[in-house]
Amino acid sequence: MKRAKTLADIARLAGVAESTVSRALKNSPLISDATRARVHAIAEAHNFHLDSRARSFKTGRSQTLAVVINLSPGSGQVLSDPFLLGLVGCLADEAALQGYDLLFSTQRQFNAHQTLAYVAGRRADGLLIIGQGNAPESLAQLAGQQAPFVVWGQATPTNLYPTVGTDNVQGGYLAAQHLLARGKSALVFLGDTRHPEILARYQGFQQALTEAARSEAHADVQAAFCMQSGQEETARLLAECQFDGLVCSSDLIAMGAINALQSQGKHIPQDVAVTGFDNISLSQFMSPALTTIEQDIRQGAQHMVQAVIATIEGKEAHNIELAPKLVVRNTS
Amino acid sequence: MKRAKTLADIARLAGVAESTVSRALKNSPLISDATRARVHAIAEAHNFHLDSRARSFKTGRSQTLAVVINLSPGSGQVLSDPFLLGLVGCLADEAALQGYDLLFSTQRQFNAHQTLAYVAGRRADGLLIIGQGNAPESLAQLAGQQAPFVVWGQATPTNLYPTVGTDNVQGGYLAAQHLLARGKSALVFLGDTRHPEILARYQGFQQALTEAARSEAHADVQAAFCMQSGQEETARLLAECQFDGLVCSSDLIAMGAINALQSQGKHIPQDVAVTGFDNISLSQFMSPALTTIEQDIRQGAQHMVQAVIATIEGKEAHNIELAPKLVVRNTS
DNA sequence: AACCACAATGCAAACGATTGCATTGCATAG
DNA sequence: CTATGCAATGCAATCGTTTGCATTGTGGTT
Repeated sequence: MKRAKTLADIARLAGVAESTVSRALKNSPLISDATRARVHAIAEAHNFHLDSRARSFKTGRSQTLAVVINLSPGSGQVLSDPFLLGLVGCLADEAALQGYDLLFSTQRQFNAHQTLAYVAGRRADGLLIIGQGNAPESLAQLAGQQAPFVVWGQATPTNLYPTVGTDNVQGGYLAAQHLLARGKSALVFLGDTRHPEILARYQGFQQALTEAARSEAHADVQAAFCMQSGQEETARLLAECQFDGLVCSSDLIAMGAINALQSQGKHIPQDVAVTGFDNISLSQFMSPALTTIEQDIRQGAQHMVQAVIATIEGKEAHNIELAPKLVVRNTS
Repeated sequence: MKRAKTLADIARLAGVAESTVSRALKNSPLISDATRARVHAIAEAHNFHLDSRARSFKTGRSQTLAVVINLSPGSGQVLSDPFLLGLVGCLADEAALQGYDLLFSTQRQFNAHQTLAYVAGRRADGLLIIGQGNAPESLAQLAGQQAPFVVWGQATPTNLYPTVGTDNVQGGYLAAQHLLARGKSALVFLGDTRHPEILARYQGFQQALTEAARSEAHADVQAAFCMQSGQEETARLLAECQFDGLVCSSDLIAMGAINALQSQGKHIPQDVAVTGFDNISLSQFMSPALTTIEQDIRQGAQHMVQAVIATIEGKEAHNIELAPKLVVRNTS
């Protein structure tokens, strides 16, 4: 295995100094067109690539962002959650667009120290944190350091860090309002309100019911993020009470709920109407196709990446709330 | 913003040389226990982290693997495919276990030059390539370089690179055999056989039918990787021919097919039995729960990571075929 | 008492690219 | 013909860590 080429090799081949090669390769205006072209040709011919480690070592920037998933342990939400993965995909796209690579961290449990090490060890210039987990102090701890980071989640006045997320209150409101407009009156919200984002959705839900003077007809149910729990909780609900509308806190929960409803012989949406939240790609292909509240993850990812880059560059980043969108399909 | 600490700072604080700090931090046996403990304490107290760029610059290793997704353009397979994303998740886990970080590349279209740049630019020590795409020459081109890489896909005698994948022939065989054993006789294979993995599954399917002397009762259908195409192709099939068993080349296709069957009033599995392939997490929660051929992605990811590390270390890596497993649920 | 082995630590040269500051060459102005 | 300015290029220090080799100190052996 022949040793990889260096700037010095190219410089020798081109008969110029290393600095000239360096400048030529980055198209510095200091270098004449003729030299620049010659250097480029030689580099190309020898399949030369700058050593990104040496470069980032010298420049102080790694041009890399680390993604870390901060799930609530016990929430049932797992890395294979289609919504999360979709978001990661969009983050990767946007990071690439901005000239950054994406480092993918997998921590079974969010660990502020380990996360900080990415930045402190200069492996990444900034952090994209997905989710607020259930240990607020670890994010607060991170905010105390000089690590640039942005969180996907629910904005609150007390957050010490910038967040990007959907206006969940509005999303919950839209879902409930939609079912009420469809003539449903006994609505149940299905979701785990210990989670800040879900809590906000529930608040929107409540608000819609209150405005319609139907405050009596709702109940919230502790269900986590996975399909299975949606299924189980719905089965339990069916045994316990009457309802004709189900506002689910995520599409996966809605899918579980629909399974449970169908296996009890309920017709959707005639007997019970259902809404989801997220608009994951599957939801349009299920049968019946799921009515849901779309979160614009592409736009969210763009804001996250741009916000963290701004923070890296020492600018101030502010919270962003994306507008949710009602997507009406066949479950309502 | 105070300047980050360096080895030299810690050395000064501890009253020793930089080299001693370096060795103490990596627990070299050259350093006495007393010194080692003192250095560790001071580093801890000052929240010191080695600069990973300088380190990797000096050692020549970046301790990073790049994942690149090599989809066939036009296959309908997208990055949000739950199977692919699940595999990426497992790769991340295993890489972390082996002390490697994972760089997440997003190329709309696989690009050998750009992919090679990860290794040539020393950003990553090796490549984990998911899928063989439909341009075999680009992988062959990569094999010509000195880049260590492993591919998830179908092993073939002509491959110039190590692959890890499921024994797809066996998988297709298991699915067909299972439906035959259930008393189904008119089987259709639903999948795009231009794709090497799918072709192998189809060959297994054919083999099972031949053994059962039912060679006349099958047809293969061009369908790509997404749910929608499974749905459309099945609708077309229903109009064109009679069948009572459907062997689908992936779980997503099976989900689409089931939607189409149900919307035509077919009962599953009485009228038509269906099998999937992959065993994505959703398949156990759909209704009816999907009978499928499981690909052991966790084990596959372990093999991929270990194989690429072996290649990086100059050892020889060989192809690996994982045993598929029939998971019987309610669609058969 | 001289010697040796060995453990613990220090010294200094790399690794490869970047960049501020010289330096060169050449055209144009005085 | 010399001075001046500018464009193009070269020189060399620098980033923070690792590591082979040199050095010091200590105790044991003859």
